[in-house]
Amino acid sequence: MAGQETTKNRILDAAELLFAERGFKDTSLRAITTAAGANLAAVNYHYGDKKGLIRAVLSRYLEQFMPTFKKELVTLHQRDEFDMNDVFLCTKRPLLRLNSFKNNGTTIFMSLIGRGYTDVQGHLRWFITTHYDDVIQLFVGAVRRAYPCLDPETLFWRLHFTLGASVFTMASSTALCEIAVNDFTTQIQTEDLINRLVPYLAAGVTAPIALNQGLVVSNTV
Amino acid sequence: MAGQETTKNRILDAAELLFAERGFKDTSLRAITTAAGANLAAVNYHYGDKKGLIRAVLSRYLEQFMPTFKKELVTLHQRDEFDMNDVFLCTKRPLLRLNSFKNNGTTIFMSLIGRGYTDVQGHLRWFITTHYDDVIQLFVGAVRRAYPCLDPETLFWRLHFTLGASVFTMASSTALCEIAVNDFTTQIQTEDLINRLVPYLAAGVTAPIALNQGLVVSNTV
DNA sequence: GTCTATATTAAGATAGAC
DNA sequence: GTCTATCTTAATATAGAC
Repeated sequence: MAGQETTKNRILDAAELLFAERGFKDTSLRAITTAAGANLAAVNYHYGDKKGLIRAVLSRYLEQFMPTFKKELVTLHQRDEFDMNDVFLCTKRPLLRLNSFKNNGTTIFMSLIGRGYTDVQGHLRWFITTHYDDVIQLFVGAVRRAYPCLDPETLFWRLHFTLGASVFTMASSTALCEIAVNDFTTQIQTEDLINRLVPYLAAGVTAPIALNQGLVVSNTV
Repeated sequence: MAGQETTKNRILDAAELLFAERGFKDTSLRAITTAAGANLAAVNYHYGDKKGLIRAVLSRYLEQFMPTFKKELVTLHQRDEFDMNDVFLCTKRPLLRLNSFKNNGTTIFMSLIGRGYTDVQGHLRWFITTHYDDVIQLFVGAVRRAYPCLDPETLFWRLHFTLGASVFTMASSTALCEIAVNDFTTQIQTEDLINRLVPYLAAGVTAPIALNQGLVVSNTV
C-alpha cells in the first residue's frame, strides 16, 4: 500500500530528502524528479502542483507521528502527577519510532518541521492546527498541569521559545551532526539529541516568572 | 556620513525592511528598488550583486550591535561573580539601543539575524565568526563562568538550543506581535520580549545535566 | 550616477503524442 | 502513466546611452 515503488512514491521519497536538506523554496521540481528517476511532468500529474507535493510530504510524516504522540499524552494525563520533563519526554518515543518507519526518519521529520515553519509562512502551522488541534490541546494541557502557576501570556511565549529551540535545532541538526552517517550512529545521536533537548526545554518552561526588570532610562518620579 | 538620503542609502533602508519581513530569497531586487524609489540597476551599481546588498544590510546592524555588546560583556567579566541571567541580560541594552539607531531597529535586527540563519545557510554564521569572534569568545566565557560545571559538549548543545529559541522568536516576532504598530508600544514590546526570553534561556542553560535516560527497548542482560 | 533595454537563467506548469 | 517539447513568468545581471 504505502511502500510501493511507484513513481508517485519515489517522488515523495526523493522530495522529502531534498526538502529536508535545502528547504522547500530551494528545491526545484527538476531536482526532485531527477533524483527520483522520474519525468519532470510527473510531479504535476501525481500531485497537481508543488504545494500539493509539499503537503503530501508533510502529511505522510504527521500521520506517522501525531497518533502515537497523542497516545503518549493521553497516557500521561491518566497519571496523578507528573513534571515538565515527563511532558516533553512524550515526544521521544513517537520521534524515534520514525526511524523504523524510514531510514533517518526522525532527522528528516525534524528538519521538515523546521523548514515548514521558516520557509513557508503559516502553511504548516495551518495544517497542524486544523488537522491535529486535539493533540496540541492535550500537549498544552499537560504543560499547564505540570506547572499550573504559569499565566497564559507567559505560557504562550515560553511555548514559542520552546518551538524555536526545537525547530531550529532540528532544521540544522544535519548540518551539525555531519560527523557520523551510518544508521546505528544516527540512531544514537537522535536519541542523544532528544535527551539533551528535553531537560533544557523543561527547565526553560518552568523558569521563575520574569520580574519587571525594565531598564530605568529616565524615570521622572 | 551614514544617514544621507542618497540612493545607495535609500536602497539599504528599503532592503532591510523587506528582508526582515519576507526573508532574503523572497525579496526581489525589483521589490527593493521600487520601494526605494530607485532604478533596478542601482543595486548592482552600488552593491555589485544581491549578496553584496545582503552583506551590507547585515554588517550595518552588526557594526551597531557588536561593539556595545562587547562592552557589556567586558564589564560583566570585571565583576567577581554573576549568574546566567546577568550573562543574557548583556544583550538587552545593545539590542534596545538599536531602536534609537533606527525606527523599530531592534525588531528589524532580530528578524534579520533570524533570517540570516535560516534563509542563507552559513552566510551569516561565517560573517560573525570571522568578524566578531572575540565577542563570541567573551560571551561563551561568561556562560562558562556563570555555570562552570557544564561539560563542553553539553555547553555546545545548550548554546545551540539558545540560539534556536532566540533566532526563531526573532524571525517570527513581527508575525506574532502584529498587534500594536506605533513606536511607543513597539518599544515596550521589544523590551518585554527580552525580559521574557532571558529567564527562559538562563534556566535552560543551567538545567541539571541530563542523565542517560535511554529507552530500553530490548535489553538482553 | 541614473536610466532603458535586453541578455540570461531557472523555475513552475501544461499540451499533446505515445 | 509517462514522455517530449514548449509556454510563461520572474528573477539576476549587464550593456550602453544619457
